[in-house]
Amino acid sequence: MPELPEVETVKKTLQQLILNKTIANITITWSKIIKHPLEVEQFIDALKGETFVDVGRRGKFLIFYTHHFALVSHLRMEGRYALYPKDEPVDKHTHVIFHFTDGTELRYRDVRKFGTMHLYKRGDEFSKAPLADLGPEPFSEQFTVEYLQKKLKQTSRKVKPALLDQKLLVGLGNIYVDEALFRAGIHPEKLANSLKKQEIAILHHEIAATLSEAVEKGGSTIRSYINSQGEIGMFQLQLNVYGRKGEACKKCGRPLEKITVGGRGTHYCPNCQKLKK
DNA sequence: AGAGGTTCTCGGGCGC
DNA sequence: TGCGCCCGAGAACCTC
Repeated sequence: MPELPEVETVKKTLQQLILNKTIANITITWSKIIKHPLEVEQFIDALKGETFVDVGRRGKFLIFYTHHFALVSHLRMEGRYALYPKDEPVDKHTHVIFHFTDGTELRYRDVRKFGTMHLYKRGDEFSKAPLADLGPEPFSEQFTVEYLQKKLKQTSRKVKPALLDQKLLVGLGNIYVDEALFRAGIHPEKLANSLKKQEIAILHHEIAATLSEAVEKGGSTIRSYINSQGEIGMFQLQLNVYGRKGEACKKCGRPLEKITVGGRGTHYCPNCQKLKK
């Protein structure tokens, strides 16, 4: 469920909740979430006695740091972290529990079980899957108009699937890519390599602007997203197209449409985002 | 009943 | 032909 703004918000709330807590033990009830090391026992043994000293983010991935390890976690569609007292009843969709020495627990809940965790020695995490080969952060110096232009020019895909590719750029998901394309006035099915430099410059700006405004609002809560302190996001109130099929376009007043692009539900304004012009 | 905020794997097609 | 890359489809799972 989360894209960059939601993951950034979860990161900030987790920092409030778990820093300086020491892991006494770990319970894992759905081992397929643990992708590395393959043996769940090794994962547990490595982290026993470790203390969380920082929480970071790379794209849509959370990174939990201890003194010796980096735990890379992806929430995929429905993953959530929250802190509980140990006597609180455990929900049936909770699959990983970090038991702390102070009597609290960090629980990972994931209805669809799509989420992943990779544990590496600190320093190794960026050269191994899943963090190796990721594209630039949207707020970084590497994400320039020239970079975006170069990458879009060298692919034959439609612009929306291209922008969802985390190797091109990290952070955009199905909500924010639709929003950014609307704000840039670009049809999601336009071929990436057909975009004009001027269009790409606007798109570049709107990607960064959309994501940073959403971070400020704590992300978007559409159906299930909450941060690790149980709070919902507020950016959904400012969405222009996502989830607004049939409603009036905020620019031109005509009804918004929903189509499928690259297998994903796609919201856009047929009047403001034309395929050819 | 089918879609849902994600990404990995697989197989076909294309170019060298 | 063979290899590698790129692309799209399907799969992973559960709820409503």
